[in-house]
Amino acid sequence: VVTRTPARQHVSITDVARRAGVSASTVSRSLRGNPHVSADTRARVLQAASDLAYVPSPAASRLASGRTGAIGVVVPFSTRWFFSEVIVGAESALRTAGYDLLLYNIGETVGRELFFAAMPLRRRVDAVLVVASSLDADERAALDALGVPVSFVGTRQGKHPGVGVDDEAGAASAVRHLLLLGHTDIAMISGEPDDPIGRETTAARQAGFTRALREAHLPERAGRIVTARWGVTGGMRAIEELLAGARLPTAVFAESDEMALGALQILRKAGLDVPGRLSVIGFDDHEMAPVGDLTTVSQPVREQGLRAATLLLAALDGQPQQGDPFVVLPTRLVVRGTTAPPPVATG
Amino acid sequence: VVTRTPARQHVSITDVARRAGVSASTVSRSLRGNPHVSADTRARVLQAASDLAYVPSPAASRLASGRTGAIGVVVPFSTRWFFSEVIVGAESALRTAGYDLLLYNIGETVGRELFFAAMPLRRRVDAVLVVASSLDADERAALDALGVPVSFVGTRQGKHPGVGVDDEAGAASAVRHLLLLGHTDIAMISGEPDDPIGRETTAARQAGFTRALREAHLPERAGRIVTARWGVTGGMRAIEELLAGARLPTAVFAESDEMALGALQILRKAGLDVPGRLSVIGFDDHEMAPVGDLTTVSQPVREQGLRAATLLLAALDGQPQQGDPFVVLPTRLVVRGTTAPPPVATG
DNA sequence: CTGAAAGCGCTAACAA
DNA sequence: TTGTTAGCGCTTTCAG
Repeated sequence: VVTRTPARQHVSITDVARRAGVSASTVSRSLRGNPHVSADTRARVLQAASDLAYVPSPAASRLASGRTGAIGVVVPFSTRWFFSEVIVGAESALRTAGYDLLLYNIGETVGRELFFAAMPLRRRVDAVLVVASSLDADERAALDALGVPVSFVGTRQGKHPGVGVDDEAGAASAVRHLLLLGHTDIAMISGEPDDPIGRETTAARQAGFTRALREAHLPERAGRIVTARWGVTGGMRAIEELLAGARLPTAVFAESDEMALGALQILRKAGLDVPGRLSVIGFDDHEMAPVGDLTTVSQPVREQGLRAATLLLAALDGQPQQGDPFVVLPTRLVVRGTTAPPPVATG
Repeated sequence: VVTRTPARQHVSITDVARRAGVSASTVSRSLRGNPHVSADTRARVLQAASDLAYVPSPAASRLASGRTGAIGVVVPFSTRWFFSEVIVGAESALRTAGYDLLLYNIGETVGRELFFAAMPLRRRVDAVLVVASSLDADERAALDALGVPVSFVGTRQGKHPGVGVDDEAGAASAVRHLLLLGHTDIAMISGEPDDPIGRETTAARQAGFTRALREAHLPERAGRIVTARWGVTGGMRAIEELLAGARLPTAVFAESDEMALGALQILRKAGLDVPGRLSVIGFDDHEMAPVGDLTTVSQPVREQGLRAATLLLAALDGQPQQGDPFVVLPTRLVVRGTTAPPPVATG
């Protein structure tokens, strides 16, 4: 037997109206900043509302207005540093604008397929922010069917607004840093190309790697790419594969700092001096990068969340998007202690 | 000018009712599993609902029922590994039970005081989950005033249900590990006692440290405690302080893995062999602990979120809480590579 | 087991 | 500028 309090009477808009001596609609208008209210009527209403400690019922206003006042944020794994930073960035923008943040972890909790099949977002959000997920046609269709604005962080999705960095350019800048130090035998360790989460990112960073080497006129074989599952463990596997090979490169570019940190750990265990014997550079500027003293390419993660949320708010405001709606934020090389010239000076 | 679609007509419960040849109330009952519906009526209703791809309006059912179907999760910093793991654990339980998860980051976004003053949770959640925040009397009162069940992760709050680990025992087990290895000069690096986020945790882990030393009959001065701000940077500061001191301990117990990892980094830079010259042990089993090959005390973080959410669901179900509502989960020593006997064998 | 009726508390035309 | 009038789409007594 449920012991629910018998619907404790909240103060309602009519209570406020009565106390202020106006109608409910006037209260509604005053409270929401509708301009068609005289200054002193508004003042009286605000006073009455505050006297009664009135809090509007979101459910009622949602039902009446059709707006939910909530934004869905969809992430693959909210525990990953990158995603949690994006969420925080988005939250700050959304909260300021008065929106609630509904979190959907499709990687871990519900499962991606289930999520797109059930579409739990239906009827409960005014807009959706999708973080770092490459969507297939069906998934995109399911999102579009919601009929609300959608924006993306980290992946370019057709004409939808979005925010990201130039992963290819960032990767190239990492490689150029190594080239400038004199390295000519550089390997990349990277995520697997079929991982639905980082697919586009992986492809772009690999492309940057390859391009930078080509521009330096290095032979193709100078740039090996070893793939493994994304993350620390993947980084460990990948570097082990390199260590097992015949020729050890003098530098390694890791697609992510997590992979770089995993690699560093294995190299340390193997007694290989970094950066004396081998340089390592990562990508992201993860919060733990300083712990490994890792040289890396920094990207503004929180700001991507913030900007993507802002794009959504603009769309909800009815502002037509102009031109390319994809915002590209800059990356920045952060040199720490894991990169140095190769052991034997070359070229 | 807003280009909103003129309230695109969603299929409503009456559409379903018409198609199934029953009343709206029967549809409502059928869809929510109310037992007072005949099997084949229910079947017809479900069929009709599915035919029409009916999705109930949360706003309407919230307004009518008074239940919001959402749970507020309040964390200080959702980007911290610990908190994000708790969130994921909670989400999996909540989602399964059909609740939405409303995320509130009070550390970074709104600010703690603002949060408790404005209480944005009012009228929008059926229950609240508060993670790792020691609340003062006013804050607790503000929460209680919501009139909904509240549960806690990581801090014991009066008679409210909650989940945590025995931090004191966990800390003691870490110290005993060091003692068994033969260490007699052990320092602790820990967060500052006035940090509102980890206050209770810090106190409990310090107590465990002190107790274990006392039980080993070591002189008081054997156990120094150096405090610094929580986190990687704090760990760096704290170990630097120890390094600057006259006598270096042979082992360090860090209150958290973040602090331990920060310390490890400084020790490595200083050229001090770990664990040869100095052992280091942490607490938490952070996802990055393997990267530092860090010996630590593991706690089940995700499960704490899950259990706390489950307690909340039970309360919402009207189940009376019995006995001590605080669930204590076990910790476990995880020995990796940063602990070893002290350089010079002692007593 | 099922239906009718009465709101839940607010917003949004439309008048005044 | 303000009030009146209808709902928004569901749940929930209360009858039958």
